[in-house]
This record gives sequence, structure tokens and C-alpha cells, in this order.
Amino acid sequence: MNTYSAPLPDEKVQLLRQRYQALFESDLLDEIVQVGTYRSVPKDHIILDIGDLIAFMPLVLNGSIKILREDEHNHELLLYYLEFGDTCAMTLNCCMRKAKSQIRATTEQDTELIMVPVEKMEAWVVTYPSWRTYVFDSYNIRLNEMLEAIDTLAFMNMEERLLRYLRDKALINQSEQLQTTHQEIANDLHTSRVVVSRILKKLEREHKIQLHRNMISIPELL
Amino acid sequence: MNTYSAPLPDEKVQLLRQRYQALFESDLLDEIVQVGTYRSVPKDHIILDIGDLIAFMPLVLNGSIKILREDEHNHELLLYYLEFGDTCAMTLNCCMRKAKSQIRATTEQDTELIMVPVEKMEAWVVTYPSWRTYVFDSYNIRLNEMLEAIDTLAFMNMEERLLRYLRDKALINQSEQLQTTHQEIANDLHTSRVVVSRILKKLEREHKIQLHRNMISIPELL
DNA sequence: GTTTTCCTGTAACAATGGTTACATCCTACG
DNA sequence: CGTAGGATGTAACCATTGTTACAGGAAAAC
Repeated sequence: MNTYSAPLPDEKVQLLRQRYQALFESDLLDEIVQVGTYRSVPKDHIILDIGDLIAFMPLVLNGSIKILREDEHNHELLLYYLEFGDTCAMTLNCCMRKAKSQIRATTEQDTELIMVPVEKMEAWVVTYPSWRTYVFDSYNIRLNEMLEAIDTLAFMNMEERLLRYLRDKALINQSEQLQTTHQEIANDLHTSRVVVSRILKKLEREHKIQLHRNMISIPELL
Repeated sequence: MNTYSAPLPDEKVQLLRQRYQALFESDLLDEIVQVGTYRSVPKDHIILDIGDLIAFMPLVLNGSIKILREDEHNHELLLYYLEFGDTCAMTLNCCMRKAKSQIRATTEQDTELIMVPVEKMEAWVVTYPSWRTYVFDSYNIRLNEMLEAIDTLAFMNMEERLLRYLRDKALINQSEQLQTTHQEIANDLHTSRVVVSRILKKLEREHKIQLHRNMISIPELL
């Protein structure tokens, strides 16, 4: 699977209609089909990087996306995930004011997107009540997720943050077997590999998780 | 000065028009005058608490407001300030879905507000382009401020956080003499008084600030 | 004026998390 | 099979932040 972008092929139109008919009125779906393009991105690729100008807002069809923040020394921090039904409020952000992206978006899994040109966004807010609701809901959900990220950083210690991370990752990947390394976890949590290994080992001794090479199993946590 | 709420008195209509005529078209200002109520809140009062249901969104005329998050053990964390021209995106949040407030809002200074019933918000987004711009800009500014709060927590140490806090507080109060105690600072930064005193003393030894009882002077920082 | 309360300074110590260093082990690839 | 590179385990140590305790001083209350 390679990164791929094109006008909407018929089978993806079907997929869009099927997944979004509950959210959007059919006139709006028709418009999205008219102006949207299809994009397919394999796991672990960057969709949007810090500093990029944004011309499209994404609607997620399949897969999931990690939204990351980065400091001046290229250390990352996971903010939240996007999945089916979500769009990126930070994208909304940039669209409206032609600003640059403040965040990085990478694929957590193979992911299919519909890209909508940003000019449509504001127009549709006036025209389509369902789009208005969707945009406002997206902002609200994202604000709440940012609040959760802040709670996590301000009020929780590393063990609690790690447990929450494992749970979230299991939910987004719909599996209690997490394919990842200690180093990747350390990057997402903005800490060091040694710290992650130390805490993971403690959790294993407490029978909360099982550790394997490139995989962590968390049956007890869900 | 006591907390006070009433239909818009004439002189406050003048104030509203003067302060917001650059942002809103005059038809919209007329509507705000029709449906808005005036509220005056003295320094250090709670305007909105966690769990409150929200019926109004505030437009700030004068003064400034602190937005705080709280953990399960009543420890606070300052998220950002609101001042003239701002409204509360977390309020927008709650309005739209009749949810409860996730944050606490307290006055940093004596503050005057116009309260707009939340039902108007969505209607005006369709009717008034200037309101639409204002609402989206508010969301975007708030999202960026949440991002900054996250950066601060994830990437900065306590000394840097404290310096930034002092600067922000001086700017919002338009004074390099900050009327506050070490304990209040500790509450806003979610740390302990001893830690704040220790770092403040260090900054004073480095001639970056001067310490007094109930007051900190920061001429060098602005 | 005296008492009480609040604010600040500081020492000593604990706890958490970050760093360095190194050993071991697994797997991919010649 | 043998080696190289990546992943993990662990010890020892350091730095930062949080906690407890207490003393002295200023302001407010009486």
C-alpha cells in the first residue's frame, strides 16, 4: 500500500455514503463527492507536518491518525487520536486563517481519507445544518481531548500516564496485543526508553500486562 | 462593587458599541443590545464553576478572567486568561450540547460582561458573517492557548513555567507590580508554595525580580 | 499594645523521573 | 552458521520537584 491521492473512485463514494449518511444530509454528501478527493496513506506515514500550509480538511473513512506536538528539540508528545467520523480541529484552525499547522499528523494504521478543500468549510456551515453541527462538535470534542491531555500531564504520574496510553492504544487498534517498542512509547509520552521499560516491568510483575519483543499484551486492562 | 446583573443600561450600550464596533456589524450589535444582559463581577469571584450548566455566553467588556482546570482533589491549574474581545470557547462548547462546564472561570480583576443567551449563538453563525468569524476565531485562539498550556506542562521546567506565568500576569494586569502571594502562584501552577518561594528567591538573587510582601516586581521581564 | 493570622525563608529529606552505561537476547540477513 | 543491529533489562547515579517542619516578620484583629 502506497500513499495515493485521486478523485473519488466509485467504491469509495459508496464507502463515504455508508459511513457518513448518519451524520450528513444527502445534498451535502453529493457536494462532498463532487469536490472531495480520495487519499490512502499506509501506517506510520506523515499526513501533515508542523509548518505545513493546509488546503484540505480530512474526513476519516478507515484507519486512525495520531496527532502529535513537538518541542524545539524535536521531542514529540501524543495529543490524541482521530478515527472514523473525526476531522481535525487543528486543521479547521489553520484553514480559516491560512495559518500553518501547529501539529503533526501521522497514521497509526493504514488509513483512508476524503480531503475536502478548505474554502467549502465556511460556506457549508451556512448552508448545511448537519455540517454546522459536525464542525462545532469536532471543535468541542477536540477541546475536550486537549483538556484531557492537560489533565494527564498536570495531574498524573508516569505510571498512570503509561497505563492510560496502553488502554487508549488498545482501543484505537481494537486489540489487546499492542505492536510497539518501548522506544516508541517513550516518544509518544515524551519520556525516555529506560523509564518506560522500568515501569512496564513493574506492571508485568504486578500481572497487569505481559511483555514480549515488539509486543505488549494487556488483557487485564480492558 | 458587588456582583450585579441586569438588562443593558444605556451607558453600557455605549461601551459595548464602542468596544465591539470593529468586530461586529451594526445589525448584530443591535441584536446583542436587544437580548444581552449586563453583568458586573468584582475581582476574585467565580463566574462559572465546574459542573455548572450554561445558559449564556459572555462577551468581556472590561477586566479579565482566569480559566482554571481542577483535578479530583481540588488542585487547580491555570489554563489561560480572557480579556476584552474574548469569549469562552469552553462555554461555546457547553452551550451547543447542553453539557456541563469542564472548567472554572474566576475574575482576575473587576470585570464587566455582556451575557448573550446561547440559543442565539448558532442562529447568528448563519445570519452574521462577522459573528461566524468571531466564533471560529475564538475556537482557534482557545485551541492554540490549550496547545501552549500543553507545551508548558510537557516541555518546560518549573522555573520557565514560573517566569512565563509572571510575564503573562503582568501583561494581563498591565503592571509590573504583581499583587499576589506565593501560595496563589503555587495554586495556579499546580505546585507547592515552598517550590515557588525557592525559585522566586533564586530569581531575585539573579536580579530578575524583586520580592515584597504580597507583591512581586518584575521590571526586567517585560 | 498584644495577639493572632498570614506570608515568607530555609533546611532536610523523600520521591519521581531522567541519564549513562552495559549486558543480554532476538531476529534478519548474509 | 555467524554477525550486526535493534530491543529489552537493570544498576547506579543525578536532577528536579514535592513534603515536612519550623522560624521570623508583617499586617490585621482585638
